[in-house]
Amino acid sequence: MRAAGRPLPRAFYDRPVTVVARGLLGRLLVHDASEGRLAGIIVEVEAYRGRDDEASHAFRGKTERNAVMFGPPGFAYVYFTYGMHYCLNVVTGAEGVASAVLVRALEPKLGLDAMSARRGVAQLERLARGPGCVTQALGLDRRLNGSDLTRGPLWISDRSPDRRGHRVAAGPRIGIRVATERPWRFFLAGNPCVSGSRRGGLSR
DNA sequence: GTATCGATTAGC
DNA sequence: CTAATCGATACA
Repeated sequence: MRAAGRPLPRAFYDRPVTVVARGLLGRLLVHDASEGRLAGIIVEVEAYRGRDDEASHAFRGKTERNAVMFGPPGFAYVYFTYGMHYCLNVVTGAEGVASAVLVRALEPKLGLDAMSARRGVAQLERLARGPGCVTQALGLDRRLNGSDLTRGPLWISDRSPDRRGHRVAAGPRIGIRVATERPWRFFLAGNPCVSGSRRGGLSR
């Protein structure tokens, strides 16, 4: 197996949220957990653009819950939702900007057996498809909120992104979407396209 | 204080 | 389509 690389530097995250979002696609997300290294390639992300984004937790200003979003870039914002799921965000932009990228899906790469055990699912394509599944597969919860992505145990590799047309078996769920734009703007293999395939849309 | 809903998921 | 399940938020 090739080396996993080193954590991306702070400067990577200190850029506009959609730029960081695109830069995250194809990168290896790593959690060095008690059972060993769990990791997967990021194949779907969603950008939340600061306090003007009405779909963002930051829209109504800083609270105890979303405080990490308002902090410096390169930290994990992990929140609990629907009484049972955690979601992982990567904070971007300067302190006070409150932008973040939600990690929506991974292509599992390392620690597959441990991920299957955590998920209670064996099928590879169901291990980390969906933001709640990503955190469950990697073993992330509120304890990782505020974690520094440049220092581990949760980090993203500086290795060249995997730009080979990776696919999650269910289809082309690879891309960025910006929550307040509909139809969502996706980038497949680096090429902009449009999709409206998922239900929902704006959060309110 | 109570009511509503959610950056979701699994199952029917 | 709905239940699960609880924290954040809206409102009286």
